[in-house]
Amino acid sequence: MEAVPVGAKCERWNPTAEQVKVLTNLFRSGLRTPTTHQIQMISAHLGAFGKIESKNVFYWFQNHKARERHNKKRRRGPPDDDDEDGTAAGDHRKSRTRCFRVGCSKGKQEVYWQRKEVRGETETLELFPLKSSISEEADKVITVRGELCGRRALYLDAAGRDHPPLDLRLS
Amino acid sequence: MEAVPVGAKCERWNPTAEQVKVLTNLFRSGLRTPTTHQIQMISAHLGAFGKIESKNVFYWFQNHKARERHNKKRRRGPPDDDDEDGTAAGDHRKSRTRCFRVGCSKGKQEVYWQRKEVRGETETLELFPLKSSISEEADKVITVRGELCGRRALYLDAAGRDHPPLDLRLS
DNA sequence: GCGGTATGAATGAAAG
DNA sequence: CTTTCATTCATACCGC
Repeated sequence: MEAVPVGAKCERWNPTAEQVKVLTNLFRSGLRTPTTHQIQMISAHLGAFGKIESKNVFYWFQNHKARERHNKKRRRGPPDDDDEDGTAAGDHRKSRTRCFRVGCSKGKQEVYWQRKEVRGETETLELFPLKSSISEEADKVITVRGELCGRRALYLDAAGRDHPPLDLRLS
Repeated sequence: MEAVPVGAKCERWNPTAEQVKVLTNLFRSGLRTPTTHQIQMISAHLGAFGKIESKNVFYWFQNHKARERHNKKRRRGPPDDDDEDGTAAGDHRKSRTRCFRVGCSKGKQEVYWQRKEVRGETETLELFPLKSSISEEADKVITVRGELCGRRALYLDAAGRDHPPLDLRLS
């Protein structure tokens, strides 16, 4: 079973199911940024389930909050629902670039990431000759230019055989 | 042989040769941490080769970068793992509103926080029924009330099986 | 069929 | 708080 303490190593804190449950419940109850005292109490309480330090609690809330914040992207539908890419269609006027969500069906994954382009500089570089060994695609030079260019719809159908040059702009 | 997506399972993303090639080229071109937009574009582009999600691209870069770095680290042959860092964590208990932090990244370090409760208001709410699936703990309602209450010592021994209700006061 | 190996995914820890 | 790093976990794939 899962009884195997996978994280046998004493290094990284490996929360037990109970600890996670408690933390989760606390979080769901609205606790976002516990105070020092709260952290200490929670930590002490959770200590009954296993080794734990206050900093673990602190980090847990930070991570959970951050990840949850971006997970609200889309509903956690079945894996069948291929792409979620909801950000693309809409007009984003947020100053920060953020996003993401998760998606498998197995139940526990929260992926989040966001990377904001910090530089206005734009460096254009040519990239990899995209050669498809399957369809024997002719060599194509793809220009990688970071930062949204949105000039053309880069979205291709899964069945699409033709792939327009990836246009990215390295920021 | 590999002409077909071996991993027919919808489980883990199984990148095709083309996808890997594109990603690799992008990486080799200097792309380390793609922005959200870049990820989306790449993902969309790679979608032409097969099912793929943005998070796959995200993870790919994360892993690739980490792996590359890890391999580089393998330079020294001798088991020179004696890293005695006498970092005396300076205990700066500033009366800041909040904080923590420590010293180095490698090795043990102390994390301090001091968060000030900014509101005098106290909202009491009941929290999660603490149920231990392992020890079959009876349902317990824990009252979460932020802000130090310190009425009782919540500190439990690691061996302690009994955990008093967490008493917190949400501020 | 079972091992090891490569790598996708998850998350704790920490830096910015 | 946001973003990245590092470590670990899980799984596909390959060889025996």
